[in-house]
Amino acid sequence: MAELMKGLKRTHRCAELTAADVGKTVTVMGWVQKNRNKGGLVFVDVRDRSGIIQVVFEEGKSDEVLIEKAAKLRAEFVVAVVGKVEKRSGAVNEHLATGEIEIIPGELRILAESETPPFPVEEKVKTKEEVRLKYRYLDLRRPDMQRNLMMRSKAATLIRQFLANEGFLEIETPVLIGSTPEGARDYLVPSRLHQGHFYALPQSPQLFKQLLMCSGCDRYFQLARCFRDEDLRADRQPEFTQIDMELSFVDVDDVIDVNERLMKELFSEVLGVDVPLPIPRMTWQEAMDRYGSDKPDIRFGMELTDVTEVVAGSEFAVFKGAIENGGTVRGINAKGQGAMPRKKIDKLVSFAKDYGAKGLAYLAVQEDGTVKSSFAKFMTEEETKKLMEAMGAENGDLLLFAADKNKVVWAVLGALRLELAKQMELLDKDVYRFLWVTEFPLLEWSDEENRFMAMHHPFTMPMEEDIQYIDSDPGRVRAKAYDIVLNGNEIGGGSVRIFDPDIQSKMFEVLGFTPEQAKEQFGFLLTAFKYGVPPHAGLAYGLDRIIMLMAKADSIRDVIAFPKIKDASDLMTEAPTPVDAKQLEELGLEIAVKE
RNA sequence: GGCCCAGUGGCUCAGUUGGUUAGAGCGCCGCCCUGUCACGGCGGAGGUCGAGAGUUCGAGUCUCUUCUGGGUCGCCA
Repeated sequence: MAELMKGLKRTHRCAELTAADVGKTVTVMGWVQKNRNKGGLVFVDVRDRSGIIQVVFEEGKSDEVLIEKAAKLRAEFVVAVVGKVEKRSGAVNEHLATGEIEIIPGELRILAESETPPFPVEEKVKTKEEVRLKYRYLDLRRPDMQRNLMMRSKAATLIRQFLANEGFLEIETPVLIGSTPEGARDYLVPSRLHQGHFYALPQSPQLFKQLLMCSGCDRYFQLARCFRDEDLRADRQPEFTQIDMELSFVDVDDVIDVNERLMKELFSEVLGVDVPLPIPRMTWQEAMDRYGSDKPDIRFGMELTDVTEVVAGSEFAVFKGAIENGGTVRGINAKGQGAMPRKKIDKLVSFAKDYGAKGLAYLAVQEDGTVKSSFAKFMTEEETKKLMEAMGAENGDLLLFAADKNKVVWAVLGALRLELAKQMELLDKDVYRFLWVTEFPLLEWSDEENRFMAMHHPFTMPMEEDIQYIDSDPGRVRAKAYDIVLNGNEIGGGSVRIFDPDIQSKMFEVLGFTPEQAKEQFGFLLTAFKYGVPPHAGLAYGLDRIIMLMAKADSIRDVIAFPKIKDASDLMTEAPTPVDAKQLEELGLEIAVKE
């Protein structure tokens, strides 16, 4: 039934046609969006990635056989239409880019028929993601998904052009590499030729890009596929794409400079959004103190206030206990939320508990100035007044306090601040606020491992003025590490790398590596450093996250053509799948089935 | 591993305190229609209410288990 394309050549995409093409004979090819049969007069909308064009089959103007054929067209049939572009004789459709024109066909070929699709191929589809992902190729035909893919492609092209102009070389690094146990869980690939040995898929090209600096490449970049075998989130996929870069003979400011200009160019060209430079910078400490987060969303205020001093004398056991245990008391002021019903406040309390809080103290200032509070009864009037003053409380405000170790207080209030902003509709997706967060701690204590762990990775350079504390007070050492944050999302991060062998051995020592372990895992890098390593620094972006924000999508899956679902499987291909016994045998593997 | 949300024709949903034969819109099929573009008119088909067990005279509705998908905490150097 399907006809051949033979002898036809597409001249235009559907929506590339304009009134300027009136009178031309054109050939378009695409999918049938809609067939409106008036009886003897058939309107067919043909769609391709550019948009829609209307084709009109009319008695007298088109052959009768052609009209009969057109009447048989169903949604998602693939057709080729040869015809003449004309001004519409009927009403203009103002909702359509091609609304002034239509094609009067001389030839119609059905290149492929289609079964009725399981869900409509149209813009604002409400279909469950489960169904969309099973038929992803159909889902991707929808205009909003096409726009996302086109935006992603445009962004990738611009990034390549920009970095090439800045003297970066695009270099590919291997995907089959050795496993390194620090960091995220690796995806492993068994080796056939070395049974019992495994490759790992890269979590990032970190070591290779540093080696490329040793190779004299000077400036490297790559749109690199990375893999992490960790649980998924709305903004986390097991395989994702980094814009990965590394530069020689630079320090923090040089990396920031080129990347600020990259972001400015990208947002200007793709979205028409101006990113004012310089992008503001904030130290990690300031970010935590003001926002309770190392990736603050600075589109709105509601900053944290440290009221430890203010409540220090109070008899409220929760505050008192937290302070005695070396913690702090901090609060946020949700402006105008003082009338929040008790039920809703209770929900915030349980929300806070998810983040490790033992509770959440609140104080709601009513419009008449009276106070409803979970703890005011434990404080004197004077103390309450001082606390409200410190929080800048006005009538109608809701104050929320967490009292605990700093880490918990930050996590709770940081999350609460975002949750309230969501409820109060303070988050405007059209606004893009960038921020550099700098001077991260070099090390982070791990209770689980009972040792310090690298907050970034073991090759991150400490700040010169803090190196003196590396033995006496490792937690105090700040790193030459920086993250770039957009609207509360970490979209990239990087650091200046250690290139001094003494500092590197010191770092391994602090992390609890024996010299032998360090050599075993990173020997090739350490050896490379013996032969003339340039000072270098780098940064890597999560491309998918950037595109998600640019596309104003709620999930990273909406900007990845073929994403995985929550359990890391693929609903369409059903990967991962079992393999047959022969494959396992060749690899020297046996499956131990878990009960 | 924990917590939360959802699952009813192809799609999106409604379904009351448990009570006749489970409804709607879109889509689909047939017939009609010469300016539609959310086309219109008439007629029609299509449902193990995710699955299993339980309570009950009676379960889409209540209970438990389980499956599927989503969000999130942990995790993600």
